[in-house]
Amino acid sequence: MSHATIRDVAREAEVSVASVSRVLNGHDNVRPALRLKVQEVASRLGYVPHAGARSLSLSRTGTIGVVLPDLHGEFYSELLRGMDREASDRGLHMLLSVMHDRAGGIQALHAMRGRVDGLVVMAPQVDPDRLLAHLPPLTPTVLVNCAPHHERRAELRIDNVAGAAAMVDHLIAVGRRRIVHIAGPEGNIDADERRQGAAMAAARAGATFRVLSGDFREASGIAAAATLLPDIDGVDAIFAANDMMAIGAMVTLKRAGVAVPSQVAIAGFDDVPLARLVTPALTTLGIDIAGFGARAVTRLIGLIAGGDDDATEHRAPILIVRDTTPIITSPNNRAQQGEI
Amino acid sequence: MSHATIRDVAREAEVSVASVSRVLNGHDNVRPALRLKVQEVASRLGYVPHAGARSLSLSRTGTIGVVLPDLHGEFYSELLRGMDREASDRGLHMLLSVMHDRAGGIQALHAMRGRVDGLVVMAPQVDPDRLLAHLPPLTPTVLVNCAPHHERRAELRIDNVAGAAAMVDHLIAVGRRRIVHIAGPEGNIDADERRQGAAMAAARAGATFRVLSGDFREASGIAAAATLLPDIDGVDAIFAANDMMAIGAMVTLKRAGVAVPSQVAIAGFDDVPLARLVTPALTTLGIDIAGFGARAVTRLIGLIAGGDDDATEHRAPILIVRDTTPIITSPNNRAQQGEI
DNA sequence: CTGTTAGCGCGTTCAT
DNA sequence: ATGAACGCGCTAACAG
Repeated sequence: MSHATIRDVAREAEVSVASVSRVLNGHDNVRPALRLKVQEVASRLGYVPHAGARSLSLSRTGTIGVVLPDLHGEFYSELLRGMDREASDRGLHMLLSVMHDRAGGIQALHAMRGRVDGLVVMAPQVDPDRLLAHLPPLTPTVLVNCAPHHERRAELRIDNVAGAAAMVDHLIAVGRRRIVHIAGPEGNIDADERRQGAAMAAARAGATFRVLSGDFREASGIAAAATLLPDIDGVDAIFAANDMMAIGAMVTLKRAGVAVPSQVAIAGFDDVPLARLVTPALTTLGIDIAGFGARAVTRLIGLIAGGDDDATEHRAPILIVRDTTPIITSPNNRAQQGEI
Repeated sequence: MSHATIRDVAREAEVSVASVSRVLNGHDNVRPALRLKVQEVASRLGYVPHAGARSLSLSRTGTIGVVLPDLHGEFYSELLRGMDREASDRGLHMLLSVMHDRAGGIQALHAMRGRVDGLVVMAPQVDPDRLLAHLPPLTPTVLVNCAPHHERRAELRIDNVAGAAAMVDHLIAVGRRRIVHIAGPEGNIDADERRQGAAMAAARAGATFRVLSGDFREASGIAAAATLLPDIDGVDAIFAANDMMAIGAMVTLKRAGVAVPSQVAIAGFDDVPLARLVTPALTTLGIDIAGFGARAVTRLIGLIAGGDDDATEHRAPILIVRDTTPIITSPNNRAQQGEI
């Protein structure tokens, strides 16, 4: 025996399918007796509407598609958690799709057709023009952390510039004046924006600002710190473009006998789980990842509802998550500040 | 202008919808010229079949439903990663649903009707009879880590009892005799089985065994360790029911100046990626989480295909993944062992 | 208030 | 090899 359909319910309750539909969708134009009868039969038969058929006739699926570049690590579980929270609060389901690097990843987008009411796409690794070309043309879509492009689209990004600037402002506020930035790989949008924000804040305050190159890996943080060691007295703060490089730098300095963070403060970016477990805990920048995911969904829901989304880029604020940097107030330092 | 349908393609190519359908589904009973024409028009119109309509007529959705109790932490991202790997290899999509604790969580199951071809349900926190009663009767389903029940069903479980016992045996083998277990939430089947396996092994060896309550979150590990601090000399090993609580305990003890793991060994359960990054690396129990998820999906696919699944419980073995616990051989400890 | 009926978009007989 | 017509299960517009 197959699943009960709306017809089975109608027959059993001796009414029309239309009435059953009305009852089940909570329309109020039904006689109470009929309503009761239908409800009784429906629950007795264990009737559950067929979502596929329903969506075909409503042309609404009650599902949003989420396209992610990967699922590795806590970032994605947090992101999904936030998205799910918002989606399920609004009675929406989530169809998850990972855009694997291998060829044809793009077609994951096509497969969403007829399955979802809207899309949240996070694809920092995909050529933006190619991505946009393959996006379902009529499906509301929110782009998350995608590379810059030329279309006007609803978009959500992390505010790297403001975050990095806030960190440098902070370092300066606690008395650091000779700042080294370990940058991420050239051409990476996040890395470039972070360097730019940091440089801007340093320039604004008239602090010494030097940039070393890195590649987001711990090893490059180690290498950069090694470069600094001979002249470490000329440095009182290192701000790396991500946590792993910061940790690499921290380990290297500590091993060389440099006092961290009193002599040289170290700050990172991302707030990876490891950041608070190293000693001293890493001062870093983080976003509320789950909140970020929830916000993407909220915006998508607005788009689906046809609200007046401004179809432009929103930037999620970044906050200083943890601060283990002591304030420098020694006469020596005051003198240095006076030099400026 | 709306999305192109099969009719648009048919009209434009001057053939019938049946022929378009045949071409697009790779049937071979079509004249090459017609095939070419249809393909040309389809791609020119950017035609993509409507998955909803397709599934209604095929009564196959090409989607599997994944119901999870939570998304917090790396365990779930790994599990999802494994499931996704297997599902996308088989051309299946994943509909993700979190069974929140709040009322109506059960109805997440109903909502899957007509959306999926099969279900992977992980629900360690739900009353099994209630769960089974609400499972879609005709939908192939693989139960993952659900509480014991009386139906014969395809099921996948982690062998918590044997794993926990193995860990306690190990701690005892390296000379620890006064063991504290930080348990997971009461009523959670995983938590209960782990506690039970640990208690059994401790009793068998005649070791001191004390249980503190926790809830699988890091904070509860911190709290439990704080409780122990005043009398930490009476403890030489802490075995937490999961890694996050173990890490919380580790951080707390280290911060209080307790030597970890020489004075107090700490062990966890799950082997989350973070476990090997803390210092010292966490001794823990693990399964190949992604592999576990993949296996659940593989089995579900077999069920959907109507293969001869044995509709019974499979248990994934658990291994001690990493061991940083030094062996205690001091006279002091020998004396203690001699006391028994 | 209630029933009848026409789609939603597609795959698939059954004819031809 | 091709086309016409039906049905998948449901909602909504239209009659009554």
